Amino acid sequence: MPYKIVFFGTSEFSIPSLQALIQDQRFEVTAVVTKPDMPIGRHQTMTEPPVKLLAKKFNIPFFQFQKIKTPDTYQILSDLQQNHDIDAYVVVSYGKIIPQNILDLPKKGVINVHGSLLPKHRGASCVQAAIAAGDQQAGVSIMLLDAEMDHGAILAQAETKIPEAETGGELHDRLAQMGGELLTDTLVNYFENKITPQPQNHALATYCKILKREDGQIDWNKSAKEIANLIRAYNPWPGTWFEWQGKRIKILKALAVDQSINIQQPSIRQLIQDQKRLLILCGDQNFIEILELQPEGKKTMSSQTYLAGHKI
RNA sequence: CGCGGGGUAGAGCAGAUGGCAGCUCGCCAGGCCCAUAACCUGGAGGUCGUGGGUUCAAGUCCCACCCCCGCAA
Repeated sequence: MPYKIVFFGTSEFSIPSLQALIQDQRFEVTAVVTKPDMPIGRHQTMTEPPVKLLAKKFNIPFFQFQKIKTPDTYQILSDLQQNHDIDAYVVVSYGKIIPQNILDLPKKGVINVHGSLLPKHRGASCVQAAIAAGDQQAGVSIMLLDAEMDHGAILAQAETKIPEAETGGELHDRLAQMGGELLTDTLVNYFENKITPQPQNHALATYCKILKREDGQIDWNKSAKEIANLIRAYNPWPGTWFEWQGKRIKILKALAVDQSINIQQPSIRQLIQDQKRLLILCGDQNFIEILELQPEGKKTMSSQTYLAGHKI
């Protein structure tokens, strides 16, 4: 008898985990819960979440609750529990807070895949937070869900080195994959009581908030190193940008320059051209060299290309 | 029809009031130098997004359409 799972997830990060569960004979994904379709993109076209598309592909019944903290929602999930005797919920990047009365439904509890080495980087933007903080290591944690955010006892973790130039998007994809790989065996071991959940050391916890576009605005008073990490972390979401002559310029790729550069009267937050390099002075008197950028209304381009058409 | 910017040489940009299509980079050929993302000389490369319209004359003015992008979500 396979373990019966209800999967809660929405974004791309959820996909490898859901896929791992579907393909593993030891599990049966009885149902999927995902967020409602959202109008997305420049033309506000209604778009189905990736998890919904995967559920449809494998003919798994799915629910898209508008609100989850309602009696109706509870009733539906409660009925599901009655009819199918669900073993556990698996929550991966669902995007909504699940109330306690629903968390209490499945027999063996609720398991969450989180993209950081808990207790570090609790919260919604854990992957970006790791790179922005200049961490050498990142990882995934599989944990029990409790009432507080990313607070539950840990069942398993996997670590990985963050390469020098890795972007948030790249790390995100790797961690999603790692999460899926670690999930299935961990679940089975947990169900068979081979794992003792380890409480987190809450004193060491750090938190990150959900990111919005505005969070990508560069504060040039920070150090070049911090800014370079932020640019790397926030690529591709939410992106980093600054105002230049009334327009936004996104920065997609940049380096903190460690050598000293001879420039007369450099001023902070101004674009500076040195030879064929595009530089900006940061708060710690070091420079950021912009390698790839995107002016508002334009496609992305290299700094050399930008300089070919813009006099500074 | 949520708001806005834009499509001109391989790339990035200029092209008031319509009047021979230009700049920077790249590319090709040659030169120079111990050497260079250096410099010098010469050269190729454009149906100006598409289709109509106005005009002696349209990249430029009018209309329609296609495509790209920023914001917002």
